[in-house]
Formats: sequence, C-alpha cells, structure tokens
Amino acid sequence: MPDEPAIQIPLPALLRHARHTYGAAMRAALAEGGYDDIPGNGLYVIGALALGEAPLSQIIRELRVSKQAAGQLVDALVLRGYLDRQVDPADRRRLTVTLTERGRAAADTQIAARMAIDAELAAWVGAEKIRHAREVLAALIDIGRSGEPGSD
Amino acid sequence: MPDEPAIQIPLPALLRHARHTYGAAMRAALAEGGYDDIPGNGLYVIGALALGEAPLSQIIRELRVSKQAAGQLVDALVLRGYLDRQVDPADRRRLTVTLTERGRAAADTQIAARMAIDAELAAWVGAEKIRHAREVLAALIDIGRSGEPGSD
DNA sequence: CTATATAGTCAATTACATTGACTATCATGT
DNA sequence: ACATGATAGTCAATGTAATTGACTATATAG
Repeated sequence: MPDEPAIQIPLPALLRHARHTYGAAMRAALAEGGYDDIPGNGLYVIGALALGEAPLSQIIRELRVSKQAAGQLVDALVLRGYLDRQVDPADRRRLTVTLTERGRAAADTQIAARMAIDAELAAWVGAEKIRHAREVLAALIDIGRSGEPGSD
Repeated sequence: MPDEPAIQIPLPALLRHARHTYGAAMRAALAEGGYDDIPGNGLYVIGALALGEAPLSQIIRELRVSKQAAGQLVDALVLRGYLDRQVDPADRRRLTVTLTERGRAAADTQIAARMAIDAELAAWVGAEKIRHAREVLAALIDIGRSGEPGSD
C-alpha cells in the first residue's frame, strides 16, 4: 500500500462536508436541549453574538445576505425568544441585538458541541496541523476579500 | 506575550467564509462565460460529475438533501442544458446523470476558477500547510460520519 | 411468487432570500 | 439653520429551493 491516496477531492467539497460535521453536531445538541426551532443562519448569528458582538449591520455583512433577509432572520430569532433587539442610543438608526437568557443557553449548548468536535479533531490530527489549517482558511478568506466590491 | 493573535474564530465560521471564496470565484467565472443560471447546489453537482461521476442516488447522499430536492435540482439543470438524464440499463430504477457539452464547458470553467484560487492559496501558504489542512478537513468529515444514522 | 427494500416522481406546502420602494436618523457643507 | 447625501432598517411582494407525504416501478430475498 503506497500511501499516496487517490484523494484529490476539490477543497470546496471538503470544506462543505467538514462544515457539515459541525452543523450536524450543533443542531443535534441544540435539539436535545429543546432548541429545535433555530432557522438556518441562526446558528451563525447566535454563535457570533456569543462571541460578544452586537451590531446588526455587521452581522449582515458577515452573513453576506441582504439586509432584509437579515432582518427577517432576526425577527424569527426574536419571536422564538433567542434575541432581543434594541435601538442604539448613540445612533438611533442602529439596532443592537443581544442574546436573551434562552439565547445564551442555546449559545452555550452550541459552543459545547463545537468544542467537543474541536477536541476530537485535535486528538486525531494534533494541534499543529489544526493551526496550519486555520492559517490556510484565513488565507482563503483574505483571497476572497481582495476580489470583491462592496456588495448589497 | 507578543504575537499571540486575538484570532480564535470558531472553525465553522472560518469554513463558511473560506468556502465562500471558492463559491464567489466560481460563480463569477461562470457568469462571465454566460453560465449564469446555475442554481445553488448546481455547482456541487456539476463539480462532482466533472470528476467522472454518474449515479444520481449517490449525489443525493453527498448533498445530504432529500431525494425530491435532488430531483428538482437535476430537473433544473437538465432544463437549462447542463445535464442529461438516462435510465441505467443494468438497473432500470436507477437514473444516470451526465454532463452535456454545455455542462462540460461550465464544469471546465468552474474547475479553472477553482484551480486559480488553489494556486493563489499555494503561493500564500505553501503546499505543506495545504496538505495539513486537507488532512484536518478529512478528519472532520470522518468525525461527522461516525456520528450519524442513515438519514432519509 | 409474495414480501420488502430501493430509486425515483408528483403535488402541496413551507422556509428562506431577493427586489423594489419607503422612513428615519445622522453627517456635512454652506 | 438647513439642503444634500449617505447609512440603518422596515414593509410588501415575489421567487427560489427545500421539505413532507403519497405514490409507481424495478429489483432482491425467502
């Protein structure tokens, strides 16, 4: 067995499937905890807010989605009790979005699921390669940024 | 503690954005070539078929989507001239999907765009780290596989 | 030669995103 | 102070793509 594996699967496909591992694990953990009504991009939003964020317009840009779609998404999450929306007193056009108690609990669940995967991954391949993978991903993201005009 | 970078962005978020780089580049290249009517997961399907595939039911599983959704997706791609669908003579339940000439051309365009990104990436971070990143992604995919019952 | 599993279709519904038109707030320049 | 323009978000309508449920046809096993 020469270990030159036939794998030369396109990176985008690998990225897709790798991401699915996280997505599935997080959704399963959340469903287990009773948080089974989080729409698609909701995971991303909750994850971002857990990291200590707030400005809605920034999330819109990160999600690369129309502001209307972002609005609807936040609507849904507010309606389902995960988020609060309030006017930013400094700039009254701006909405600030924060996690409710339920939202925080869901975020914690989600983060725990993510970290479980992270740990398993680290056990398989080691921290060094993960660091390299992060570098590669960051480079990819930068490459993407340099090719784009301001969307929306 | 000098260059301990503040970055500890969750891997799923990195994966998402990294994938976007490819997606955007491929879509842009395709649109340029007049292939601007490829639906969302169409890129995945065309990419997979370019790699020499054929069995529809396999694509369904890889896409992790309902067979109905896959059916509709293929419908759309057939209608728009990218794919042909034919009954497998060996098992007449089965449909075999192949690229049309237009589909092949689109696939080539897409692959060229992907390889351009790959090349740029390799120039930035080097082949070694990319190899490591591939390993990490593969591990992640395996982790995902072990956690799941047969869906659908 | 029934029983069961697999591959796919049809129809209806639902989830999510987009486009277009609008309001409110803020920042500037005169 | 106030016109101009940019930014942040909403409302309404539409469109795209996914899901669920019910079904047909072919194949495989007992």
